[in-house]
Amino acid sequence: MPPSRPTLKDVALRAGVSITTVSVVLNGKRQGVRVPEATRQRVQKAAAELGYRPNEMARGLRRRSSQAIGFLSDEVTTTPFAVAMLAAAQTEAARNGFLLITVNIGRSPNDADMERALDSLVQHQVSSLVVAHMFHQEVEPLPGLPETTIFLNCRATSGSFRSIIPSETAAAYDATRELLAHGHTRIAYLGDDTGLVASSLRLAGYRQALAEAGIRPDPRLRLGVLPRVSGGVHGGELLDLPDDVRPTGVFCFNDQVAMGFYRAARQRGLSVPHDISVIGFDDQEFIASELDPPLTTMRLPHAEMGKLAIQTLLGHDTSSASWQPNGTGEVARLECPLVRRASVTAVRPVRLPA
Amino acid sequence: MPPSRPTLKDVALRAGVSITTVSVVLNGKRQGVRVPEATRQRVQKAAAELGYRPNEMARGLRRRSSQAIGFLSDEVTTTPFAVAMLAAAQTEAARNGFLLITVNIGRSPNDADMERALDSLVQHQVSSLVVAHMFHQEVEPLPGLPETTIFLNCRATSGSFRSIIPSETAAAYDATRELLAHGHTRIAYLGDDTGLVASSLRLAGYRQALAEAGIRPDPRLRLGVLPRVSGGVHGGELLDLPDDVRPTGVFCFNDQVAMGFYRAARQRGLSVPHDISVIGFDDQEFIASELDPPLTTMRLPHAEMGKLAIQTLLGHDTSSASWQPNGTGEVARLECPLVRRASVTAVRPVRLPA
DNA sequence: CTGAAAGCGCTTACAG
DNA sequence: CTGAAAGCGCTTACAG
Repeated sequence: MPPSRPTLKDVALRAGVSITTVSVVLNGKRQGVRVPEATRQRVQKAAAELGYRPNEMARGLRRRSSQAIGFLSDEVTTTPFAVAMLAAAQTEAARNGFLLITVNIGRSPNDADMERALDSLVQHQVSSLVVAHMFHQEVEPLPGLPETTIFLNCRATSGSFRSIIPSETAAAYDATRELLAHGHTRIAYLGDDTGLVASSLRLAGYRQALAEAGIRPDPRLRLGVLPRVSGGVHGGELLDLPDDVRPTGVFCFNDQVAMGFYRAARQRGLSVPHDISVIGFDDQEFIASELDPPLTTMRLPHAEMGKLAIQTLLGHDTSSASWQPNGTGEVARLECPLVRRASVTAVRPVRLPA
Repeated sequence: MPPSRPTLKDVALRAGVSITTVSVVLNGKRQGVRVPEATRQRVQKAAAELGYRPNEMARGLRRRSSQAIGFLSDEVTTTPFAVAMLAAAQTEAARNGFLLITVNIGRSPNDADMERALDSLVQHQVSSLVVAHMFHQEVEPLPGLPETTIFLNCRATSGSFRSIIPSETAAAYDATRELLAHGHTRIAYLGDDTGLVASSLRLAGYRQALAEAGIRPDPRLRLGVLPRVSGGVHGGELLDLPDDVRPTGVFCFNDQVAMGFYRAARQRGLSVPHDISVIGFDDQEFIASELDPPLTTMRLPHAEMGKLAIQTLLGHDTSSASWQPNGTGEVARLECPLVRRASVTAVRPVRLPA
């Protein structure tokens, strides 16, 4: 860094006032008492000429809190997936004069890891924290977390914290309705079988949509698979069902599963969407839009979530997020928009037996 | 944060010594002069009992530098691609007691953006900086950057900075050799046509390998396309070349292009690798390993690069990176390992005319 | 309206 | 071997 930056003292000297005045003017403080416009101008001019920037360490020391926000995450920064949360949070923080300090706590953080990460953040006097997770999950807040901590892409299971998560059930409902709207009635759910929170939440939405449409869910049309490409390939067995039960539309747990399912269809000589409509989840970059045909899917609102986290932390008006009670805390569920592409089409008339 | 954390004074009081002594003991300083073991023990015990953590703001103010490293990046945190650099840098920083402050400067940062980002970092007294870019590129360093700044995934075009980049030419050479080793002689390069630095560097490696094998590069076998899936699909026209010039192996600029090329081959009823061998570049997560067949590709050493950046900044021994001169600075080119999967196979005997 | 002074929690000459 | 004191650059009662 440039050897020595100008300080308040330098500005004061140049403007011919005390450092108190400089501080007051530059911070727009001292409410009620007016500093004469002339003085104000002089100070501002001097500061500008010197290129003065406050030393945040000194400021932080004095105020006992820094203009920094701690962003504690599991592998969110490692796996190229939910990074949009991080990016959006960083951008929103910057817009408000805050810096983001990111701390990665590994894939399956134990309490000690968390503790250590928290420690270093506390040492830096971060004013507040966001705890982010890669995959939507439920977490038991670590003791000692400040009440203002925001849980991002995870729901705190105790305490009076605010959590921000995707609106999974509503999204699954919408996805299923999209298939319904195209005339499909035999709709499969290619879910996750690893116990992810999102899985059961989405299942509920799927069922609700079916129920409202007066369709009895067929258990043969529900498969739990690994939430990866291989799982989707495996899910291809849905296609081997007898004609009268075989689904005409499949709602996949995520885009990777959908990618695998495409392959399974292709291997059977079937075409998406003509023989089978497919809808995914995540709108994962480099995948959903690049599949052939491009995949209709539910977009996970990662960016919006990251932004909301910072706005909430900073005390902005976030009432539009319609917070709902979550124990003694609150939770905001953000909408996952339907991204229509080319993998869903109107159901084909049933083939008559030959 | 917990209302008030213990300070040096609290520890001193409890240990019955001065704060000077506490500071000295806890920092392991005062070289030469020995603090008696008994005193040392007492201090350490008191600190532990109180759960003392130094206030980094105070420390930073005093020392005129904080235990934080600024990570300035373009969209590295936005696009889920080179995040491994960020993650590895963060982890390595943490291992050394440093925090990473990430600042995103947008897709095409102008000088003002950079200036502003830099400013906020300077205000926080970051001890040093890494300037990271999403795609390997050449950058003109902003004036006023500390000499210790590390350029990550980009090469500084002036100044005495250290830059860390992938070894593009060597990797392309290796990729081409892999095809050569499988008996291919008609090897195409499906390059990028948007002027990326990596493109010309890789072209050089491709040419060198061919030259060493005594093969005259056929200009019809070199195509420049968009470095995306669509570009790869477009590259399928290589497959329409007459039998005697049509390539039997294709080196693709990146995995996305390879993904598109797979599709082009499939559309023509051709199979990878039986009819055409394909090698990619990047080893992009969710793509390379998930393609059918899984793609042989060159892995971009993002994690190693991020780690090296921090180690270099911290003055660790990085001589194994074999730095080379770069103007008045230095550059480390990191090896891109070949990841063998299933898209390259021995060339088929030439089909005889019917 | 404005400034002198205290103090945030440290580190580091310096003196004893 | 150990401690008193100065000072890093600010903010904020408080006094004038």
